[in-house]
Amino acid sequence: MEDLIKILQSKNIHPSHQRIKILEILENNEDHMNVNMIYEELLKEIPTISKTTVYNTLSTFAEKGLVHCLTITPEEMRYDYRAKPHHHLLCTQCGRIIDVDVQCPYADVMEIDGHRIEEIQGYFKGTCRECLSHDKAQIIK
Amino acid sequence: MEDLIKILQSKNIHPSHQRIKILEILENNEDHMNVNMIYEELLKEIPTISKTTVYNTLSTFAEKGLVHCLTITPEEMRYDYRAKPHHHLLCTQCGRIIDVDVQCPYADVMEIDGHRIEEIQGYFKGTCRECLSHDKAQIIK
DNA sequence: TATTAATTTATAATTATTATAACTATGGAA
DNA sequence: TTCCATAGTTATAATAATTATAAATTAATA
Repeated sequence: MEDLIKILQSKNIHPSHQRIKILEILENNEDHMNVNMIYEELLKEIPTISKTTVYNTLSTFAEKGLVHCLTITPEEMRYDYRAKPHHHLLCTQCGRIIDVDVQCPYADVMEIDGHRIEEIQGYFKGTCRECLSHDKAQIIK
Repeated sequence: MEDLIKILQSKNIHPSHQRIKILEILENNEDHMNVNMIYEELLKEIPTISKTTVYNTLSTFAEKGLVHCLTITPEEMRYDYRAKPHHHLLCTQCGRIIDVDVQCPYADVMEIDGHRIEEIQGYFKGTCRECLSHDKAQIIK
């Protein structure tokens, strides 16, 4: 709790009750939640929470660099709360978004072809390890 | 025209008038159009075209591998019509999506951490060359 | 305390996309 | 040719994520 407040303050975000709770959810839950997932979690603790607040807060968090916005699913924005930059795999079978810790040769590149690079996102699409092994089990059956 | 029909047929897509025209637009216009851009272009030639047809056609094209779907802009899907795989830069200043032909070390990787990889998309965000030089010109003024 | 600013909420508006069903064109089979 | 099945197109409505707006609440400050 104290930690969460400190994190917010270190990013110049005023630690309101709602913002603390949202940060807590990001810390405790699996990564890559969308607004609705966060909203549903929040309802358990703040039944009066408004979805607009979730949107506002996440956009503040993104501006201040506390979360990263992922557009890997076409439907809606996903939010990534993890310090170290990494890439992502979308499993087209189960829909999960999985961290992929491949080393990226452009991770520290500031410039390509004269363009200034501020962010890199690598999106892989395919079938995750778990789905593959289920598939194999199916075939054997 | 004949060529367009052959392209569609080679992908097992029945070459209807609308589909030929949509493919023509993809060939002649700058890459990375969204549905609306394609729809507006189409209206000039087929005033009765329906936006649903554009959606249907593009999703068919994507299924058959004739276009690639980009989610680099959070608002809407962009369609990439180009043979060679490549990555993209979104300029946060002018909004353009620019092809980035960096060589990707994972281009031919079929598997990472046990996951099967079928597609890779690299999204860079930053400021494009042109915007940077405009900025510089501004400062000098 | 009074006042101002920041934050949250409720609500409506916007917009991309999908679903549905009717309509049209096409290509055989009778 | 006529009938029928199918694919393709269109018009329309529905869905859902996001943003805009304004009112209400909370916190901060003089």
